[in-house]
Amino acid sequence: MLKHGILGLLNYGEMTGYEIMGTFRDSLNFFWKAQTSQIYRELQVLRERGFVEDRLVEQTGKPDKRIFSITPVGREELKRWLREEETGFQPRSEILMRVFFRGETEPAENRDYFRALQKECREFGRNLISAEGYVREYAEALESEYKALYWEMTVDFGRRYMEMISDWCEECVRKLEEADEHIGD
Amino acid sequence: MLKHGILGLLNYGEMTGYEIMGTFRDSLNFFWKAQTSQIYRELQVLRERGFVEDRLVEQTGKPDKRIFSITPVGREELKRWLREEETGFQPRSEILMRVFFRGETEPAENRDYFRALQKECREFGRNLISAEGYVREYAEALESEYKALYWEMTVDFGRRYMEMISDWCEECVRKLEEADEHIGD
DNA sequence: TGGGTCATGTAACCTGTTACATGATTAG
DNA sequence: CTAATCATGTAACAGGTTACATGACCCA
Repeated sequence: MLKHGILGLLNYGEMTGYEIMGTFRDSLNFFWKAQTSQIYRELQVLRERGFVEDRLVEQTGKPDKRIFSITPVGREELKRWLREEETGFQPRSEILMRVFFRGETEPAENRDYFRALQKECREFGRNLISAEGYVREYAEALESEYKALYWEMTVDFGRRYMEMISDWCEECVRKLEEADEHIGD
Repeated sequence: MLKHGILGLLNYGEMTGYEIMGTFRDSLNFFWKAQTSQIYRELQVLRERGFVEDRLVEQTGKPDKRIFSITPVGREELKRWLREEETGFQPRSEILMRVFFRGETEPAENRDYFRALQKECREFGRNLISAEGYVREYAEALESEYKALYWEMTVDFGRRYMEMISDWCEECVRKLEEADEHIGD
């Protein structure tokens, strides 16, 4: 998957591994984290497969750099991937794995767990809302408003997702309190 | 992570690898898929670490089986994991990765993409609603209503999540149509 | 006679994580 | 003086996926 993320970014313009890392951090980070070590490794694989090309640029005062660009074959691969059947709409969830087995710990402790989670999600959601403004600005500065639209969609997803979890946490706390009242039924 | 899922199941009672696989399929499957190959491998690791024990049961007419049970150390580990700081509330998302780069394909195609995704999520959501009834039945048959509560919560999460994506898809289609009207602005 | 259930696993592979290593320049 | 930025990677490990292998019994 990271391979296609890298191809997607290189499709916007040529970049070094370091710049790819930075762009990942600034825009895709909330739904996909990329380590430099993995980026450099995947770039090698992409080059072997002919999806990207690179050239070395010597610099003074800074380390030399290797600038990568997407090839026509790489662009084909990117499109193929975009048209692949969607399978990832049921993501693996660590939260749910933990909640499922929460019968093992005390209701009071679990109530705290949900409250803490809710707090984190709300905070994160607020950060995303400010990110939405940032995306819009960025899009205007850039010429490509059409492409920024999709970035906006991902941020909107994040916002809705955090809101959903927050509501769900509330319902979970409610369920726990209800169960508490019926002890011994 | 799968290790703790297995520990969680064995905490309900002793099981073979095959039964663990079945239980996974019937209850955790929508947020975590487990291959048999991985289950058997993780069981070996858990045994090496002293978190589970096994005994061999010979059978006639069927293959012999190896029944696993959780040890006190394993139970401790399960609790430790449940109390770990929650980090997984921003899951990696394949959907968002694809949407982010969708500027590369045509708006009309992308509109179809969102509609198809919405349809899938709605269908899946309906299946989860019927699953909710199934969980409640199962819980009554089982003595442990308290533990079933957490199962119910995970199903409720799934239902809300599917609804959220469905709403989001609608908003995305709306955004695309709006952008279509402003071509050339 | 063909597919499903019970029941076990191995091997190779792919992807992501953690830890480490280097080294100059520049801004506070 | 110290921390951040630029810029590159390697090595080992952890976790998940795909493909393969075996074999009997039971039901339609």
